[in-house]
Amino acid sequence: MTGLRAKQKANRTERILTAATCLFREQGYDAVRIEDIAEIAEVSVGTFYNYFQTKGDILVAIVSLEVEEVLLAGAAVVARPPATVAGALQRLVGVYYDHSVVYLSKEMWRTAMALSILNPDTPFSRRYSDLDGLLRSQMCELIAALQVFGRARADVDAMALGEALFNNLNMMFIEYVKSDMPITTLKAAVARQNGPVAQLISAT
Amino acid sequence: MTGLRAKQKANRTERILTAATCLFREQGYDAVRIEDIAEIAEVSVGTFYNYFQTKGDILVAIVSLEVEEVLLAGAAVVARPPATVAGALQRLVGVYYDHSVVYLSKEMWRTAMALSILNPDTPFSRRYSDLDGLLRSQMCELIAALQVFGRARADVDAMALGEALFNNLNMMFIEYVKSDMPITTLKAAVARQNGPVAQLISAT
DNA sequence: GAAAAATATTGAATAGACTCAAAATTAAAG
DNA sequence: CTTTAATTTTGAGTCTATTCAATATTTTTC
Repeated sequence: MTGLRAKQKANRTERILTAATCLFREQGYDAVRIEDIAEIAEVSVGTFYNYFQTKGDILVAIVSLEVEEVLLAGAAVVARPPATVAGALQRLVGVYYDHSVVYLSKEMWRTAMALSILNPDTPFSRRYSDLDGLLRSQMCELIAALQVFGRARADVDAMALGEALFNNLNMMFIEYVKSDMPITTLKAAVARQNGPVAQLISAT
Repeated sequence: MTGLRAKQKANRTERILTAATCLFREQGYDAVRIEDIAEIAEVSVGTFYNYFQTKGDILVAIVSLEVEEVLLAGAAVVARPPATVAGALQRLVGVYYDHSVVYLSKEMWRTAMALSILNPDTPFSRRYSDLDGLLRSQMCELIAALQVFGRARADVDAMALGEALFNNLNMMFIEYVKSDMPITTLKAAVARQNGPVAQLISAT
């Protein structure tokens, strides 16, 4: 038997997460008070803090769930990459960006990113950083796949290049959530930045 | 005559900035209370808030002063770049990183970066972002200079590549301040990431 | 099944960033 | 030099994230 405690714990975690997700979407992160989340989740403020270390922690938890989706969508691209280097890069970048903005507002992204920088040692920040690492690896895999398919020169360090490409797209995403830039502009900017690299590593 | 008011204002700004800088260095950002800064600067809490919008604002102001130094140091490298592409990149990267860690702790950097993401519209966050833009331009200039000196292929978009390279080193700096990585590891990682690009764009 | 131990919940109390209406200071007008 | 207007300063008060000692619940022991 799972034990009553374990069941109740799972149930409460669920309720808190759901309440927070709704409230953050409706009112934005800052406008929501822990008291509000606790009330809707039908727990006390103290209990909230038994489940999440800080207010930021729960946001990072929500965002992490989202990043997991992005990771899955990315895997599909890596499995069947478009034929050209530039096309493949842009496809992966596009998938990342498109999935990232479906459920989460720019404010939520800003807050989550800021908090993962501010408190890197909180458990959910770690999870977020780990997911970022997986996305970075995915980009490396894409380069490696392009090499295997003979689309990209085999004499470049796929790892090193993948990391650099990912760091660029990630930094540009930060710029995007900081500004009122539309997503089309973001994609165009990254395409332009990737251009030289794509051209240089394309198989001759 | 400048007017008494203007003089007092400048004087108070100075006092607040000095007090905050000292306290942040001694005790770390979080441990310092506005009350403490106000007391040492010999103003009231209310006055502090007349000069800076938030606690974060004053940190970003301090960090911005630092970034200005970094920018100056970078200009020297761009003026006389090392002979190889890889060497020139690594020199600029090294200057950026070395200068960045002289006066500011990782905690201060984390806080400043987090706040500039969180509240991009606060005046000092804007200043910080602008300075970041100038650093980015500097990297583009370096690539362009290497092309002029015949060290780098002329047929690559220096702007696009410079932006990507800068975004990578900037993202890596974030990783660095988030972790307990030593600065040598940071430099080595960036050197490795820049490797493929440096090799590909080196003049044949 | 009762007592003891372990684990969780609770909400009142704390702390510190930030506000704002009254008081004080400086500048301008006469 | 007074009076009036424009700015600034001030610090007590507000708001909320977070803590923690008391209380309650679940599990384990016998």
